Amino acid sequence: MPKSGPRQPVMADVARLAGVSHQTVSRVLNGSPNVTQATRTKVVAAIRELDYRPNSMARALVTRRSRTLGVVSFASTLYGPASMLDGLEQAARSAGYFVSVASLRSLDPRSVQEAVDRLRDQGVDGVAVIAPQTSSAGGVADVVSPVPVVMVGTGTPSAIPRVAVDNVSGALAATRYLLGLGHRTVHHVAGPEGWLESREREQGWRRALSEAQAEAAQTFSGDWSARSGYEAGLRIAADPRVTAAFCANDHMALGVLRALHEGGRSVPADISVVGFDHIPESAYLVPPLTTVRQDFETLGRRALGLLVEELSGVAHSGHQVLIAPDLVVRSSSGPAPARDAAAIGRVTRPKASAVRR
Amino acid sequence: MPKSGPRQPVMADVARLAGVSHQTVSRVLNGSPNVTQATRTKVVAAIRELDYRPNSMARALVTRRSRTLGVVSFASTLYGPASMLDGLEQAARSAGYFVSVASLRSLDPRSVQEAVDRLRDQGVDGVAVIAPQTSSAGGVADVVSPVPVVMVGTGTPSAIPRVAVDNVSGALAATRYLLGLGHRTVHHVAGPEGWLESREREQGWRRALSEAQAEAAQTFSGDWSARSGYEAGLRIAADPRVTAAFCANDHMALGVLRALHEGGRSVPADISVVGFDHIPESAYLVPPLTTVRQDFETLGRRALGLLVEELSGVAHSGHQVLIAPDLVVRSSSGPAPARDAAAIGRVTRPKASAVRR
DNA sequence: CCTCGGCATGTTAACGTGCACAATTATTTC
DNA sequence: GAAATAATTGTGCACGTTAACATGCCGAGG
Repeated sequence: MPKSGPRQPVMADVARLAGVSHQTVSRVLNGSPNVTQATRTKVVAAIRELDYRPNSMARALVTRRSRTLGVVSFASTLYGPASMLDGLEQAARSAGYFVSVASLRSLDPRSVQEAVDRLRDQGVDGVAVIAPQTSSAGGVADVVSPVPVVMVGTGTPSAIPRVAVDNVSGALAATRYLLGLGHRTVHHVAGPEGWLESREREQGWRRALSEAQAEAAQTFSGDWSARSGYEAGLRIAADPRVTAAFCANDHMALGVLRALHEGGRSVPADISVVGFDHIPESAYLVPPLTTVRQDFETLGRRALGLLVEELSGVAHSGHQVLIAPDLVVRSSSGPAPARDAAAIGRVTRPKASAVRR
Repeated sequence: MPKSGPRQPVMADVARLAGVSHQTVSRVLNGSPNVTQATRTKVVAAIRELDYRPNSMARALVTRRSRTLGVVSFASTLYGPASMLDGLEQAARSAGYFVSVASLRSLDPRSVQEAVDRLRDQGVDGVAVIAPQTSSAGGVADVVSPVPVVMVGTGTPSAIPRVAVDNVSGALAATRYLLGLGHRTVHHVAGPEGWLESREREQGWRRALSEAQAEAAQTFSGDWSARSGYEAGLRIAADPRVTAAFCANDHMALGVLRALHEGGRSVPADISVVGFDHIPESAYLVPPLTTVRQDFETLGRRALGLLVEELSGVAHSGHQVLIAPDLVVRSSSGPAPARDAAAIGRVTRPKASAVRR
């Protein structure tokens, strides 16, 4: 417990010790070129001796830059959001920024606006929003903010810059892959309404079905949780026509796997299951889960890049970055069951292009 | 034609509009009792009209309080740390604090110190460290900081206040429960060395064995990942003497389940498996996992309480809070196999006290 | 020889707020 | 009714930093 002993040294203390003016100390700290090597050395020595740390509040007050970025996140205990936050923090640190978080409990636009305002009150230079846009209410799209805002992970194309995983192409790849295995059609366990991820993944799935002129298949709707996947899985297990299921995330796929197991349906012999997210444990489910992998690290890095670019004055409104996910094939998916023998003949299982881990 | 738009309003602007001095505005903002209702109304009206927001930097500069707390976190994509961060953020917000994060890539004391320094440079009022203490190197114990520090989630009793889950009692309960089911002994899949959670959970397991005078059993060591659990599981499956395994976290338990399934060992008929963490999907594994649940929300709340108390001047050094976890019984655990029939006779399955969800 | 220009350094003035104290006004007391 | 007292409001100043401008120094060029 530090007593209220000698107060923290300030710039003037350093200046006095080094025998210069406080402004010279400031110049050294900010790397001004117009400082003699000799005085620079003296100043650095004084700084080290006193263990001087610049006061970031005072600096922020005068420069009007806090070097702090705000991150608004939703459901941050989920794998995806947590990974994005982590990626963002890594990138921010190496760019010399601090990161301040504000998590939301609810998705309505009002609470998003509140979170942004809260961060703004704290004086952040920019805000990254890791939150799905509610398709109905507009969500982040019309957040007003005096500081730059970028959306991370998802979001509709809009005036707000964004870095997003290409959910459509991921879902497209997963569904095409299943159709390529000879399945007549692919059923879908969708995410909750209001999440853009849900909509986009469903959209990719639909596109794959229609381009292959496959039968329209039923959609089950969940809320991302293993529980909801389980419930969808019970209904899938009861429907003998289902041979392939594409789930909007891995946790729901996990629940589906469990329900199929209970229902006596074998995976992949009877039903193929594919997830989305590539959570770390997906490789160790029973059976190991075929899924779509997203690179959250580059996501964070790109988002930060956009934000920094934005607040460097380069007002690139409407800049959009899409990051393509890739399919990781494991043993939860395989050829369509034998009764669909006609189809199996024309199957080419994409072994070479698949990543197995 | 204002080239750079109208700048943010400041206190003086509000004062001018309301016809008072800036100090009166300040008083209204800080809820000083010595302000007439009439002038208070005028000031509030002016604030709303201008949409005035106090500048937190200026305020922090003069009060020497930033109303920001730093959180140092490690492996924040894991369920436990992510939940603690979330709990902490919730609590901080409702107490009027901002939260700034600094995540670590490595566990060595130097990088912990770096993270704390980084937050300190930013001007946080206090720091919460969500990081396991490396048993060998001392870890957080000897972090020096001019601001209050609390440890969250774990940590050895020390001069630094801490709020922790009682890992020992959780492991003790889990192991006692398995022994009570008639298992001669319980094997353990431990977490990585250097994590205090690992050590404490192992310690609770050992205590339960010794108090029941059970046979000493082998320990397998993992790194929290499903992969490492899988590897331990392969060895467990190969050893016919194992009838019960207590895993130091749910993800490793997940890997163990998978390995047992592959190895043709049935759960719980042949082997009972118990995890630790109560991750959301634990209820939907095959079979549903018996596990130890921790309440991260109260953890965060208590940690914040301690921190706030600390920086209110109440210098309660050495304050320690332990939060007891509870056992959630599901179908991955059951009576010892029949060949251990002698034991089964004296089993009393603790149905009443168990929570099933 | 004087001046001009570039460079190194010092001096002063903000940035926007809270605190200590002074000034003013309202209220009580004898 | 006047003085003492309390309540309310206003006036500088300080917080620690950077920006803008001023100063002094040294060598080059006319």
